[in-house]
Amino acid sequence: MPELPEVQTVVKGLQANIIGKKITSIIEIRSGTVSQKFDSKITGYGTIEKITRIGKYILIDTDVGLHLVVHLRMTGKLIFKQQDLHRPQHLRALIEFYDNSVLYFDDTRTFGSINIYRKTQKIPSIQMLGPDALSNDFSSDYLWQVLENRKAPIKNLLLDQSVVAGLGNIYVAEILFRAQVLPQKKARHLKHYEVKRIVAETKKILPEAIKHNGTTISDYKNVDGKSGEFQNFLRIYGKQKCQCGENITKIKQAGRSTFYCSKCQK
DNA sequence: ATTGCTTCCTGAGCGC
DNA sequence: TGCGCTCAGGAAGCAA
Repeated sequence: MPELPEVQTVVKGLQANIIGKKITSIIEIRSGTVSQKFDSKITGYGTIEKITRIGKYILIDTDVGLHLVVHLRMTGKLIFKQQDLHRPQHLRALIEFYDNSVLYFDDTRTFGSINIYRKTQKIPSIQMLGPDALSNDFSSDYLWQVLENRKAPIKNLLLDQSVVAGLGNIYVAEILFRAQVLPQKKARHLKHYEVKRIVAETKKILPEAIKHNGTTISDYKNVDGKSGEFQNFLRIYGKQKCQCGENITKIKQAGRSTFYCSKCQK
């Protein structure tokens, strides 16, 4: 389940491997995976210039004014290979380069996508996003004013990409645990110091996870096909016992599993 | 405006 | 061995 740290790790890997490569073709293996979001006729995709991340979106810019916008959703993987040999089982699309190297888009559950836009176009899904969790715009002042009068549980709002971009189920669980806030607590009932802690813990945990190449629970892999290591540092998600000795409670919230410690989180 | 439910999909894990 | 069930979850779409 790629969230901000996993996407950032993929971006790093892409930067190391495909900058400067000329795209010869983009092949869709499973229909619906790739879509061209502009009218004009394609005359080549150009050469990759820049790769960035906004929230959980990967933006691959080319020198002919295109943006390839990739979202991995739950099981999407971008795997770079020097040659197009040994295609993965759930290959949904591939990008071929002039030097015969390839970028595979492998996605078991098929929710991921590659959308291609002109750089001048507005990208609706990205325009909707709130500040990136690692940007200075995601501050405790910002979050405090967003949460004001909101009745939804704090967890749901942290998962809402229009509130803050980049967080998913795993990191929200870890952030709320470290901030000592119960996930089901209504947003408007949070104290100012709790909001401050949430933001502070977010700014701590995400870079830690990036340092460890993200979290691999089941599917996530970086561009080399390697797993992350941050799963070894999780304290609450998927755990049964808290470090304080208390049993961890597991509930369903908004259709997602939520883990918390009723002793450590208030 | 906000909220919360359903949908998309496949593979793993489980009980029988 | 194999069947059927449940679960995992990001975000869009929709209903209240």
